[in-house]
Amino acid sequence: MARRVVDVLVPVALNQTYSYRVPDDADLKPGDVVCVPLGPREVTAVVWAENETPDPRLHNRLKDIGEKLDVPPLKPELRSFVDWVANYTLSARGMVLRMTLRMGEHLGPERVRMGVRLVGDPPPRMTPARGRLIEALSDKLLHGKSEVAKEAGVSAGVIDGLVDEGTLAIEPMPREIAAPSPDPSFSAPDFSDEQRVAGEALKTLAANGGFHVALLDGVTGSGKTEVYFEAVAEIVRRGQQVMILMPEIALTGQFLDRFAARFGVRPVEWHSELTPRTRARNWASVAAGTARVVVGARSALFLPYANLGLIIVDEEHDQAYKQSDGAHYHARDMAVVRGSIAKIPVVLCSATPSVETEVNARTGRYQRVVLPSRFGGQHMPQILPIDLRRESPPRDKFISPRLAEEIRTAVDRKEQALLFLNRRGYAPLTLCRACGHRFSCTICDAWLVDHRFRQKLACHHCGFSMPRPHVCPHCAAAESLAAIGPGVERLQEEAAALFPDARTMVLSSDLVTSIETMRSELNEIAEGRVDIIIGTQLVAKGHNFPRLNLVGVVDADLGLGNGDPRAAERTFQLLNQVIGRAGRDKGYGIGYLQTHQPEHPVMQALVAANREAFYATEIEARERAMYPPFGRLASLIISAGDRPTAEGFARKLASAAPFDERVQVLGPAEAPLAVIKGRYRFRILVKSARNFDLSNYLRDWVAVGPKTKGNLKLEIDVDPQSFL
DNA sequence: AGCACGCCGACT
DNA sequence: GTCGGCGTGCTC
Repeated sequence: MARRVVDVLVPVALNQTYSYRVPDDADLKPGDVVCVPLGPREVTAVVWAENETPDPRLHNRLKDIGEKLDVPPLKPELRSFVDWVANYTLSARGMVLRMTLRMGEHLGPERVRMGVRLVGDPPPRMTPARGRLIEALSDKLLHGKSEVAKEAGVSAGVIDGLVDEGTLAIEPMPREIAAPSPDPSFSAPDFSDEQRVAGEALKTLAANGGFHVALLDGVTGSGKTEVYFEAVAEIVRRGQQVMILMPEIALTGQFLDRFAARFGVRPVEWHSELTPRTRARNWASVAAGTARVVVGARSALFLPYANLGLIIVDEEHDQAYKQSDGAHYHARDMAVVRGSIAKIPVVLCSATPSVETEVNARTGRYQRVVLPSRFGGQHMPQILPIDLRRESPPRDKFISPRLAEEIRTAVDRKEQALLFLNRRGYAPLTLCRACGHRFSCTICDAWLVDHRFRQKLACHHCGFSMPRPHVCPHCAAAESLAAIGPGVERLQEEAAALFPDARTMVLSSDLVTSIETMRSELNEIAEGRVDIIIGTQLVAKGHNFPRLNLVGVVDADLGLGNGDPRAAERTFQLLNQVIGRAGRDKGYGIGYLQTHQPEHPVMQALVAANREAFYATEIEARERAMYPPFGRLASLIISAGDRPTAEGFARKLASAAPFDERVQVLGPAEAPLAVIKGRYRFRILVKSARNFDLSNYLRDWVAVGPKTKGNLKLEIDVDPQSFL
């Protein structure tokens, strides 16, 4: 008798499912998580569909499904989402599935933890350590062994000693109780009228359910978080789950504390630095539905929620939502897709919405919920330009006299100042004054960045680094090397020289070793133990420094130079966000923009605090050029170990593009960063009309195009965010 | 994505 | 004579 066969999606780079035989006694249905043999190994995979008519050619090759894992089946909603994302981004379905399973790899029985309880009389021989331990256990309850040892400041040996004496007993700890549920009524928020109205609107949206997108549009400091907590509370009351997405770096302790202040407990976290154990536990509690609110970076999008009722995307405009290796997806857009598949509301939050979202709000596709002013009657920071053409800093310095003066005043007033420069390291370029030799990466088309703190010249594209030499390798001149241009480290040197009495701190992603150390550094600043903060865009995100009232943008033009269609938008958002750090508590924040082009629309809009002017200009420009959201874009990056191979393939591919009057194929052209990690790169840009199935077009194209072989790589990015 | 298979250079 | 480099191709 022919055995039952099902199609299984395996987490490898495959788009198709594989068929497996079902052992007679196995009760399997689509969505079940199973182990299957795949080639020489065993993988965790998911039953995707019944297969009534297995391919006869496979009959003698079909293998049996292994064990079924003891986790809830993936819901149809998540399976459709996986299919949808794979189809849209042109990535293998197996690789998208991997994103939902990767986290669960360490599933397994929980390690049984041991606990200690006070059960007998004190020992005849008392010591200070024994005393502290007995004191810590005096409640006669079961305590975790390692926790209580730490609490009492004793080693585990002291516990074992007292167990032998009969004073203490070791018992297995009962299974970890599920993460306590957030209490929607733990504390009532103290809202302004504006906040109350917005909160009610979001609460209604949550209560109504169904797919619906809202933009919570509020200036920095308007209390957006507490307002969307109202929608979270509503969903928690209904017994459903909430997913809150954040740019990874914004997942600060401060956010978790604010959540705890409102709901009594911290939410379940999901980000790259969880330990495998915590990761598995959190994955399981999301799948079981006991994790009621999950706060996570973009990968939280793929978790197997048991009963998802609401998605919130905080800082929706943030570029960090775009995943750029593996599957190229934009977490904000995919969040909207997931909401539409699950038929639940989605709330996007920003003070400076992406142009795409702003247009959707203007056309009424998204409901706009506005918080027009800062909480507590605080004013928005005033923004003033400093025209570097007239007020230039001293030679080889980057802080103009006026900005220096303002910093002096702030420091004298015991307030903090933030110098913002979106450039890591000491100097972006090093050259030899004698012969003009420039230090560039041997395998990338990029300068080596001087990192003085680490005593290295480093490439930001491939990770190559070398010690900073004392002699020019080209002309052998000694002590001839000059640092050109500023980085945050150099800025700190300048600030320290100008204000020798001030305490400075550099915050830059390359100096951050872990989320934990970053959280503690941010706390140090918040507690006022730093006077001048010098930071890259790391400081722009989601942290509140109560004593910060002055922000100086050292090079406001930095993001505008390259011919990127999103340059203006990004600069506007970033500078808005950075300057928004100022005056959150005192209400008299001020921001200075050092710029060579004060007449640029972005600078004008910032200085005039005229957000509307910025969007009007930008939306019009996008519409004229048929850029998103008025048209669609995809970028094809072709790379190979040598230039002719890459270029030859790119040309063949471009000429194989199927004709369609709704599509424009631009290029190939050498990519803006022509060589990275020794690979030569060419780019083809594809523009299409707005209502056009670009993914499908690209799939057809690639199918008829030349086959990739050797070390030639073709990367397809639908809706690219960066053009490098 | 893994992992094996397979075909050419420096070693016990 | 073998160990091992990583290019090519398959996994129900």
